[in-house]
Amino acid sequence: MRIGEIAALVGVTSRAIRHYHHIGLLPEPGRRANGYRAYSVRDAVVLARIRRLTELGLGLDEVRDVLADDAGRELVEVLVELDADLARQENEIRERRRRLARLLDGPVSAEEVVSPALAELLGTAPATDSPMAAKDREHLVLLDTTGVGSEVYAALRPLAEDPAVHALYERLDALAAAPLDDPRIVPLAADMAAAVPDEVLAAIPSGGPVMTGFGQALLDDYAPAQAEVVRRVMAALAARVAGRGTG
Amino acid sequence: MRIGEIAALVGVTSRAIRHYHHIGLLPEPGRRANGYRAYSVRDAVVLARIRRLTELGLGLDEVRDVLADDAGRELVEVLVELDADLARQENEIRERRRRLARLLDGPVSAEEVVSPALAELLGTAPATDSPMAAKDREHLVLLDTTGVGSEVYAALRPLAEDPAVHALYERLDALAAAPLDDPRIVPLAADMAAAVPDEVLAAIPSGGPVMTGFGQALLDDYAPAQAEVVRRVMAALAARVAGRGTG
DNA sequence: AGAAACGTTGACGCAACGGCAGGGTCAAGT
DNA sequence: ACTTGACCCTGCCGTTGCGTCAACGTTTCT
Repeated sequence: MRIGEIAALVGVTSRAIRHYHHIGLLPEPGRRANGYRAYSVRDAVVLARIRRLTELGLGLDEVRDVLADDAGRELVEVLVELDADLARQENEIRERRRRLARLLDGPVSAEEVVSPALAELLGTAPATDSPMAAKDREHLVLLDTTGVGSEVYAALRPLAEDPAVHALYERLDALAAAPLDDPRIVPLAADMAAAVPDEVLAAIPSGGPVMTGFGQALLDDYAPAQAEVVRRVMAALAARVAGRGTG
Repeated sequence: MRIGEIAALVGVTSRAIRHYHHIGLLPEPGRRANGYRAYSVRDAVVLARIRRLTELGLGLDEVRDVLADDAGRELVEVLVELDADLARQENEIRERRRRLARLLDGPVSAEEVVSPALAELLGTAPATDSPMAAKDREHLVLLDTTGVGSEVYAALRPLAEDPAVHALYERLDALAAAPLDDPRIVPLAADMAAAVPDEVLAAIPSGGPVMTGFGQALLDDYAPAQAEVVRRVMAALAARVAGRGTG
């Protein structure tokens, strides 16, 4: 048989067969005078074995191992391991499909591909055109992705609907073009720090090199006066944590 | 933030981030004086979006498409398509696990990774040390892989337990070193052809270039006298088919 | 001052082939 | 005799999503 014939017989492509030769999975058969590979029935039998094993999901090197030792011992091991692997994959896929179903269930936007808990929290917050509120929502989405956020949603729920919080956002918005010595900075920082519940404060990872860099980047993200407010808020919160730690 | 910081924050590797830069999925941020990349919170938000989408199973170019158009329209399309794809994969995996379970259920050997129908047929055949019978079993396994065999198993079942068939194998074995003019060749061919049931004859794919090459390889697989028997059997069967075709 | 732990670009490796380039070979038709 | 079409050959690049060096500069801690 030529390569195309054995390929059609067994149901694989000639290209795959040459690949098996290349990696030493299937020995190269003899050649005819014209250089064509000349396959025997035995080659077809081996190739069929390879095909059945790969169709089960075995990798080519696993197939090689199985074909190598004549006994069926190793085969059982490999198959059991393979089944465990397939079971894992199946669970992964199911999990993804569950999340997909939840996403497609409600309204979908690019930003709302988040955990259901955060999706609900963002849903309860009233629509606003405050740039600072929008920024905060982005930060929440960010925290959600890192897995940090999931514990603070409950504590944040009452804040989302609180008109007082809305007012804080508006006061922060108003500082967009303010100078660094604006008199509204200090009291706003105090009010904002006071609005942060203890539960949220406790859940925020306080230290570490990562948070250092993140904190700096966070400040860079705001206008100068607004950044000053954020800085003071963070300082006040840090003081609260320290005070409780020693008190 | 430096690359390691944003990576730890979002939960991906720095290498992955550089990869995203390389393929244009995530824009390169500005650099510090020392050449380090300087990331902002906005970068982290985008990166987190990328991570969530890839975790759902989207490819990187699909992620790029989704991030490209601001509306969530395309996202829904992609997600629906993705879900269909995942469903397909899930079914594939389930099918493979079903076959695996069937295999691991009974005794497993490297050759017995075959369809359950053939496995049963091979099981009913009595153990024999006839080389020709072993060869025939290999050929059956080969046919099973190609999908041709599944229709003839029922017709072959009675033959598997027939002592007369066993005698035929032994007569063929006896010709291993016989000359081409051995007087046992002609009557053996006649008896073997007579033993092939009509149902099997009808199910064998008669023509085509593939079977031509296979037939030649099949003959090469036997000793000269045995090949002569096989040749005569095939000729007799072909005559039977032709006779019925015209009669 | 030296080491550890970051950062930079660049390139190869992976699984299982598909596809193409740039040839040679063979049987059949014109 | 010539051409067409269907094969065959070797060899190399592309795929996906990064991991893993290599070889080097920077920052930081001790």
